[in-house]
Amino acid sequence: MALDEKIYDLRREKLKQIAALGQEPYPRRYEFTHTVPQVLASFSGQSGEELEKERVNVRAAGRIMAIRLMGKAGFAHLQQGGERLQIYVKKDAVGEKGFELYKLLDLGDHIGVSGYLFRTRTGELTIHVEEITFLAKDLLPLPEKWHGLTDVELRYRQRYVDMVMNPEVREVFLKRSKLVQSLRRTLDGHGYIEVETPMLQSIAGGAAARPFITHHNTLDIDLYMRIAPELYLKRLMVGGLDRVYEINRNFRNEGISTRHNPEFTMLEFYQAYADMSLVMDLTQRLIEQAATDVNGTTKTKWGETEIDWAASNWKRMTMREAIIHYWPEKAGARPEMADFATHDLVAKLVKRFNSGHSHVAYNPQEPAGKTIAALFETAAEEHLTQPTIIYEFPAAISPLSKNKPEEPDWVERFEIYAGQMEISNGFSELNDPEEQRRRFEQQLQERERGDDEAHQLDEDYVRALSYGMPPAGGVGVGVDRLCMLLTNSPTIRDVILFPLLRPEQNTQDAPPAEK
RNA sequence: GGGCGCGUAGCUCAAUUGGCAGAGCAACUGACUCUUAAUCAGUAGGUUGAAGGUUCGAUUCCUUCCGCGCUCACCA
Repeated sequence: MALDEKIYDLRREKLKQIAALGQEPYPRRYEFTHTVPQVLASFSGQSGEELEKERVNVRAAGRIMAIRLMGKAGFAHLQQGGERLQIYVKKDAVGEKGFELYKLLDLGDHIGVSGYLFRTRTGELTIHVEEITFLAKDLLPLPEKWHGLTDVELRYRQRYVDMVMNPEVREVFLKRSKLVQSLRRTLDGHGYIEVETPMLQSIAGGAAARPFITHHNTLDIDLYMRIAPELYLKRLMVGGLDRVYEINRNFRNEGISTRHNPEFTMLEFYQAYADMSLVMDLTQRLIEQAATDVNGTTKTKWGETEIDWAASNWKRMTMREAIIHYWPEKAGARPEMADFATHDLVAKLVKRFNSGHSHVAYNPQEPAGKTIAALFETAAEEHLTQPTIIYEFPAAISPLSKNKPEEPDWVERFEIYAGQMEISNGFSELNDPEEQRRRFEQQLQERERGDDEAHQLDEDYVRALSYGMPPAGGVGVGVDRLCMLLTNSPTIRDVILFPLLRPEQNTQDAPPAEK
């Protein structure tokens, strides 16, 4: 029998003994006067004398994270809300039965206590317990109290244990909640309404990615988990909801990395009668406000460096300017704007770029715009630590954006980069149904060339545009990545409560079945 | 998918050139009415990720597999 099974059985036995003392083994509720953080916040300023003079009675509950027994008295620490409060249990004060109960408690158990506050000889604020109420048993042993849980795999697989042992994990997810609140508040303040659109879609549109496929039994049809809500939100533009947003999950059937989880949270918002530059400004304010709401300042740590989200620190440049600006010295003289003009010139540019150390995969079959985008990512992305807006994207990789009037191969699209990551993407929405159909058809050609991430043709979307969509600007913001940046988390798994892992093979860690 | 690395008690980690698999915490028994990584005395806990190979002998060397991490590719 494995050790933890022995402990499990032993603790079940203790639970029976606890019940024999007249305690409910799984009671329903506990009335408390203070949470642990409230006790600490309210009475940390009071001296021992003050507490003695005017007795403060409290009832509080928490999980036992440390316990010390000394004959006929003992101390323990209760953890709740990420904070710990000491309790002092004396046989004289809790009585024979109360002390029997105390001796049956284990690390990890939940209890409620009532008593009065005092300060110990060393000055620690402590509850002098008069009554213990048993609340729930921890049947499996918690990790070691000093080193805690560090095994990365276990931390993700058993996030509940991770959160008990590592208070900073709790902090990250509290900040994540504040981040999402902030995004909602800003958009609500601008007159946006929040909507929910389908996650099960018969055509996975709105982005270039491989989808998850699922099946509906009654209709007997295959469906896709959505890769983006974009096309549905724009249908709402047609329908007359002039400002909409959605914060929810997207699913992309692609690699897992420190920046990619197969399901991730995206904010998308659309505003009628707006163009790229308007939503660009709004997005910048949205993010600056989120940084302030989450951390109380526009400055956040990012590894060894610091990111400043204040408006004055944002940079803006076009994609072509960024390639020129970050052109590596080893690749010779910087290109000029004219060098991006034709397929042949771009091919030459790649050749020069690859003559330096870097390497951009180049396929002469693909449109020049695609190559330019690859060039940008290789040359510039790693330099973009401070918030930077890159705008004017090639039309070839932007089937849903509106063209620049004077340069039809380029579109009014931008992306926001920070911490070497793309965190946002927006554009002037293409609302000409015939142009949209042509773009979809180009994507179909890409698909036939073997690009299985090329956009699918969505006939109903073209039909919706044919009813007339007002001019509009739209933006997507990667909430997980923004959360990484605002909490200094190097991997996306640290900001997703239950990141996708391969399912567990053995069941050794599972609790034994009921006997 | 490629490359590199890791996997030893519930947890955190040791183990000399290939030579008896160990410690701390957690657990159990006992002592202790102001401790706080409580202390003291004792006890128990292992198919060293799995399978195979080399060897008198494998945690250690080799092969394959499984899992995880880092990284590259992929990811508009």
